[in-house]
Amino acid sequence: MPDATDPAPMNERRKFRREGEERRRQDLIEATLDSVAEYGLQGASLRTIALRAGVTAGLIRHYFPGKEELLQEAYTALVDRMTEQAKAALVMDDASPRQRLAAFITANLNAPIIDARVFSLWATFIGRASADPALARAHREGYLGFRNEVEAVVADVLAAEQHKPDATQLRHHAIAINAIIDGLWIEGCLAGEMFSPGELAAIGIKAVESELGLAPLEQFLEK
Amino acid sequence: MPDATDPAPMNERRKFRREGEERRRQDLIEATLDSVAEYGLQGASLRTIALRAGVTAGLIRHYFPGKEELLQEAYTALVDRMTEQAKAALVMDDASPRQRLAAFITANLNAPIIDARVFSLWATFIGRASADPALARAHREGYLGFRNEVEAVVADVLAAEQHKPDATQLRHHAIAINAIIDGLWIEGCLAGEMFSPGELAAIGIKAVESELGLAPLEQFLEK
DNA sequence: GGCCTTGTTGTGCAAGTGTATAAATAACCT
DNA sequence: AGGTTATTTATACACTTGCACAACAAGGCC
Repeated sequence: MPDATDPAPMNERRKFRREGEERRRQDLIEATLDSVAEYGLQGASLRTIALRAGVTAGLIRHYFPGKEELLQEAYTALVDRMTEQAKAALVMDDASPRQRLAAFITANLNAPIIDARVFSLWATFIGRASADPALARAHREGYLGFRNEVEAVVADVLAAEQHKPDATQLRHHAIAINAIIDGLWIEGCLAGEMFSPGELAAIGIKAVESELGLAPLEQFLEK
Repeated sequence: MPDATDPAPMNERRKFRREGEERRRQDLIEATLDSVAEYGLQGASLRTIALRAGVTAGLIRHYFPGKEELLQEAYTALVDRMTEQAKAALVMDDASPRQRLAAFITANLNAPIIDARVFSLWATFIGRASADPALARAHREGYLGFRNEVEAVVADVLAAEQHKPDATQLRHHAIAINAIIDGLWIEGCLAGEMFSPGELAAIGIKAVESELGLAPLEQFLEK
């Protein structure tokens, strides 16, 4: 027979805590990215997202005008995080340009940037970019920032090597190097188990140095 | 008052023609790819697809067990078409290995392989590959076929140049070249208007030749 | 403590989803 | 031509979706 002080009343309203606006928005965005990575844009419903964030679906409308805006903010957050991590590898003040370039490549071709979840998100969102101007703009901004960073490092490296490329050559180098990093990134994310640790970075560094016409450094020569 | 031979009766059943099974399946797959490219996996409903194919939604179930199978067959068809087009550029019997490699790169970095719609489809589907084994397998097969082609051409080129790379070096060259092509392909699809015609192919050929340590051919030297 | 604001829940709803199935009809066979 | 088959349409159904809104309660303020 039921206890007089039933500890599990059936029709009790759910308890909750009021979190700050910043925290709730971040949690919801993170839950959105998780849901999209796991179920795709089709399976990421407001109820799924809310469940993952530990709230009920109605709350989302309190912080975002609609689902579309939530997805846009989530994608922007993803792009920001990716480019931020990538560029973080460039802040090595006491290193030679060439070392900085190598570190940049290495950082981009290892965890956490080589990551199946991030790739899945990137592909899912960018697949909609051609039909969604807002997504297209978010991508374009992140991409151009990335390529400008590449171009700046490449210019440093070539300057240190006494090369004097004109603007077109420099641009072409940046485009090619960007392609090498992107292409290897995709291969690593999609088939990470096919490569031994550090292998992708080694391939990338060699390919980039060939592109720039640099002789291999001693420390990377095979012994 | 209504005409006795009313030319527009309201509740008339829709006229239709019986097409062959092969034709109907192909039409439905094409309509699926169109819908996914335009509206994404979320917006590509059976009714949308059927409308585009010129049939009613119920018919889809007559040719496919369910929506999932239709999407899988559509993706397989897409991958097949992409790899087929790419490899078609390799059948030049009377050309030198190096010319064949250059033609391969050129073909992959121009229309119709550089195409926003194809890219959108590729990204949309591959974004689900990590969560859908069937999609992952379709991708893996197409990708490995592509990379094997690359590796074979690279081996031909290096043999003609009297180089003797070991298996690891050959594999690394193939991975790097594959990355260059993929990366430039993405850049071209996403921002085609940023490149002049033939520019991507020129960048790609130069990058690949640098990767392989080949001296530029006269015909490609700047005048 | 009691009140007030507003973050949060819960319910409701119209629209759309994939699937199942009955009814109709185009095309083939003899 | 008439009968048969199976392609195609049309309708029904249970379910999910995004969104709207009313009720509630957590936490700050006096």
